[in-house]
Amino acid sequence: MTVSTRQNLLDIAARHMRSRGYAAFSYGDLAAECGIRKASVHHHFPTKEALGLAVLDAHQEKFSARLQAITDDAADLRERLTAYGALFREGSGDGLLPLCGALAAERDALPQAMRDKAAGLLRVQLDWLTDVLAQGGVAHAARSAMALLVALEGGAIVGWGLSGVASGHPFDDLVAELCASLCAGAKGSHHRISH
Amino acid sequence: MTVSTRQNLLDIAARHMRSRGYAAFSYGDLAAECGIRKASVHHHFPTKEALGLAVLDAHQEKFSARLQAITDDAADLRERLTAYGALFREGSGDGLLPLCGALAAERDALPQAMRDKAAGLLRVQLDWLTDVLAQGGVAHAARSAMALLVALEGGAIVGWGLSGVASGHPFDDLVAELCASLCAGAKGSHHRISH
DNA sequence: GACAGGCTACCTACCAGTAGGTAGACAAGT
DNA sequence: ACTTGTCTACCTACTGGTAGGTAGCCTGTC
Repeated sequence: MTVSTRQNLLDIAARHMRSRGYAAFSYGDLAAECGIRKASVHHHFPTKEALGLAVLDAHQEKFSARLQAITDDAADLRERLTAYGALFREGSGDGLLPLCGALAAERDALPQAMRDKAAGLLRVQLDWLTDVLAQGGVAHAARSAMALLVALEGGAIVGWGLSGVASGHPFDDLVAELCASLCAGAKGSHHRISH
Repeated sequence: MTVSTRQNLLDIAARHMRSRGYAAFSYGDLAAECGIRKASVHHHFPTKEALGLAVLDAHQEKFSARLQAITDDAADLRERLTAYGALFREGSGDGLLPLCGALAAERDALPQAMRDKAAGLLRVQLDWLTDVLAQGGVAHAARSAMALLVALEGGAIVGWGLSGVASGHPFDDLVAELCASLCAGAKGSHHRISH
């Protein structure tokens, strides 16, 4: 009905991966939450690795589309960075970690194919950010892109680790500040940042 | 002999938690690596939660001592921040994630007591950093401390996720830069940061 | 319109392996 | 004698995965 069982499973699995980690959920959990039997989950995703890869693929696809939309809709650097930040932390409101960050934390326990795909996802974001910054006239675009991504991922992790149900993200200011400073510096070779 | 079995188990468990995650290693793994039987691991740590808490306690103790040593030995702000950065990423050379960051990623799958202790550990670091920055004359010490911690945790995660066996940490520069900018700003109300 | 064939989505029942955990014996050190 | 550290041997619950089957829905063909 509403949505396909397959899509439902993908959503549930993604949620688990972003709050408990890949190793900490089972086909049994998925089946129970979805209201079907374990074997039926295997019907849709023969192995857990296949499921993990499918989650990453779906995420990749959705994320790329969103990035493209930002590039298309937002003409100005500040606007693009703001939209990116919003997109990035979109799930955090639901208490979810960014998928790549969550997976990175258990990298050595992941199947190789998943490691590679997750790394690829990070690279895509980094490349997109670098392009946006470079087009916006920011010097050292690659380095600044890394700074931004690191702040977002790190902020999500630290905020997530600190807060049981804590207030908003104590690092939102930081990211906003970093964006502002990047925009401010877009036309010169250096710029200010207030503290 | 050499070191106590208990300490050996703690070290092995910490290594697993920082590379695979808490959910992804078992008493069987520990026993095999330590050269004893599973039941003997239970003799030292009756439950997995007790083991996890002991790892966190040991980490806490060691870390606090190191922080105290930095406060004692390094008089100057820049020196202290440099020492902190070095301490923080000390294990990264061995391909390990910071303990708190790694645990944060699977927070919802952890026993409540471990969640709390991990959050406490983060808080300790944040408070220490805030003190150091405030004493160093940095304005908005709390916010800057958060920026630093976020950069370090995020950098570790992103670097870890990106690199199979990649080069050094692509974010080391960023952290050094952030430290430098904080030091530079220590006497004024604002400062420059180069890009 | 009936009917076969194939397909999707699900089921029950099972597998071998492993999870965390327990009970009780033994040997060595004090 | 008591404690400490380890052992063998076991438990129950659950893991990812498989075998084999069923009910319903298309599609084509007569």
